[in-house]
Amino acid sequence: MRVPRSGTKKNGKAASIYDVARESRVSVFTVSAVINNKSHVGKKLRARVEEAIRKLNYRPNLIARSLAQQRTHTIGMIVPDIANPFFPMVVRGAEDAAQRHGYNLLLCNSDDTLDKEQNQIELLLSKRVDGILLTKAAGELRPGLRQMIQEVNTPFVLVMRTYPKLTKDAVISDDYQGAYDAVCHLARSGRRRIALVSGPLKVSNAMARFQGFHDALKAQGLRFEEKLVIEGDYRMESGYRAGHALFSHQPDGIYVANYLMTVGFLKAAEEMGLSCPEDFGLVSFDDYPWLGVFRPKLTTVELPKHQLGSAAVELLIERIGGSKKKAVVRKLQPELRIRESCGMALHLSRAEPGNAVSVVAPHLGAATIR
Amino acid sequence: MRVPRSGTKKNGKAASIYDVARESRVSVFTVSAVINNKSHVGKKLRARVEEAIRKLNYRPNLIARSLAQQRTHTIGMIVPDIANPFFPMVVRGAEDAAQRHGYNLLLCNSDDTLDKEQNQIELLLSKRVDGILLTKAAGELRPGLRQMIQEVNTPFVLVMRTYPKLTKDAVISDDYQGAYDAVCHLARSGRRRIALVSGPLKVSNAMARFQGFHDALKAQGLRFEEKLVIEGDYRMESGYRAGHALFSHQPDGIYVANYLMTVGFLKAAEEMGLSCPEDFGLVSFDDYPWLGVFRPKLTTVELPKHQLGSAAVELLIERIGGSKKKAVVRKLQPELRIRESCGMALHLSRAEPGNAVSVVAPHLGAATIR
DNA sequence: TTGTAGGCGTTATCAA
DNA sequence: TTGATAACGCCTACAA
Repeated sequence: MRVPRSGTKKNGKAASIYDVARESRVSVFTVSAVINNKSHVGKKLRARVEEAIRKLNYRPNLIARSLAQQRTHTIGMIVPDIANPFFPMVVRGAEDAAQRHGYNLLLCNSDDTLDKEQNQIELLLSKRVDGILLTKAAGELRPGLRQMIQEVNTPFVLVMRTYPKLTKDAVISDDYQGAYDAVCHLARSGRRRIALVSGPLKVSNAMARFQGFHDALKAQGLRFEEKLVIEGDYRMESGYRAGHALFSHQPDGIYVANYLMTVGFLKAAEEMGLSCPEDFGLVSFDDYPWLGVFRPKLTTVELPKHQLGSAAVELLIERIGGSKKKAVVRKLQPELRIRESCGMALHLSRAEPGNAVSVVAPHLGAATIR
Repeated sequence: MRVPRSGTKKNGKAASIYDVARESRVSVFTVSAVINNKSHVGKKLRARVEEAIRKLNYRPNLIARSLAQQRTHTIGMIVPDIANPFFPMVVRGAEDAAQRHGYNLLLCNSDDTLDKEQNQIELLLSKRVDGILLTKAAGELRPGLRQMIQEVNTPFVLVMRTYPKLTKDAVISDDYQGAYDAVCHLARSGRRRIALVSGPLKVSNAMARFQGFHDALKAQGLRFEEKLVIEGDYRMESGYRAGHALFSHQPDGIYVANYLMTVGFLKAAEEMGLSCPEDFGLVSFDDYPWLGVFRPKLTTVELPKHQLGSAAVELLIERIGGSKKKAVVRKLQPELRIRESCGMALHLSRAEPGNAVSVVAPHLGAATIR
């Protein structure tokens, strides 16, 4: 039998359920019942217990509860790098949803590195998180790990990038469509030699964007030129290098597959004395609130970042709850935001002098002009 | 006595230390010793145990370990909003340091709200995090909570904002100095009527920036005008409103206390047909990699965000380890990054026509020109 | 060096 | 409705 702690109530440590039980002269069961307002506890006892809880300033130890219940109410989230401005809003969306459901977020940065990713997955599993949100790094998971993940039966939901070998549950953006829209818009703005600064093609969304780029060219009757495609890694530096590599081939339009690479790209363009939209048109991915106030005013394809995170958590929590419904990949729709870097205004003013200021863009469907 | 789980090794659940013990025909003690490579275990036994661990794919349950050791190797971190571009790099710094020391980060967003903050603190304490990193929301902590925090003896380290009532351990930036430098630079650039778009003055760093602003005016022989100071809340919207409110008083220089408000401010300026640096000089806080490629090229005061996070974790971990050294507030130095929005180049070219392009800024100490 | 048994703070089962 | 007691999975005196 369990012997309650010795005489005094407080010995420096936080009060436990036993202290409360003793203080209110009931059993731990009753206390537990009160805490989780379970099976109707008699009014008088309940009052006594609540009194004792207040008096002792008792807070349940969630670690002990987790051990007993085999649930931690904690979600692990692995992103490549929270300092990449794309992810904070996704994480925020996830945290908001998690909070709503009584969950917390354990955040990890993988730097898109398999090693870190694996270590973090193992650690999160050891910490017994109830589920994991993963933006998979390029490359394969060690088979042993994959098997172990199946065994422990911890649900995963992929974010932004698919990786069917692990799970088919994923929340992503419609990258094909986004890239397609971006490139079509560049073409409509009069660009003929359109280049691509791509993400790492081993990553699912980079490949989807590449295909959207490719198909849009065809649809617009433009030629696909291998040398106008440069594979970066979604980081600034690679966009910078891409810029320097690309301009020798004289593209007149560029679609850059994310914001960080766009920044690097623009840096390179500036060094070469080229500016936008005069010398080239540009459409970027990910939108940010500040892009509307700085020049060049970037035309972008915005992805619903916050929703990406929250939807992923919602799906994950369904799985944690044991939902057996078949795997889904939720594909959220992007939104073209036309500003000035694509050169649409310039294009129109050339065709129709005197019309430079008012950007009129018909047949654009859901496109937003800001 | 504890009875090992029934016959079979695997009954759907993850292997426990008992399973390993049985498989390798030793006691749990030996297994535990092997796992934590403790007291010299005999070679043969050790080999048997390791073999069993591999075979059963055993991973220690860190929840159970936490309960037994009363340590979770988890740090709670509460920031106002991870989607505010200032914080991701701070969190990254914290996560890097935490990772190095074998800790994980539980991330919460308070929205600078006392309610959320209190709930999150309580939850983190219940989850028995080993320590908490807090960017305190404006306002007072409920006394009961404060008392409870003392009782459970969980160390706190404040980040970016001090709040001595809770603890004097803090890692902050030298905001007074940063603001002082910013305003002096504005003055050196020929601005005479300098305005301030401030953060919430209840927040320690907003107050420090205000004082730096105030003292710099005096040092530069400029007049302090109440109406040229507007108190915002560090969010975009408030910067926008400040812009609209401010220009009727015709300031020729503005120091905006953070990036988000700067964005809002510039939006307002644009709506009023004013631009920078022609119509007003501007110095902002927080620098970002992309500010060098967009126009206006902002002159900013950069804070060492990554270091802010990592230093905070280092200090926190010292406290977790029981360090009794007296409380410290580590004040990290900011760095003025001169670009174009301050109008320095413009100023010099006016004084000395033909000199517009080469920005020469002597007597600037550690200032960086990019 | 190795094993035994009790404790960490909950929940959950089964009687009373 | 309540109470006693066994899990949960690990660590750690104390013994052997």
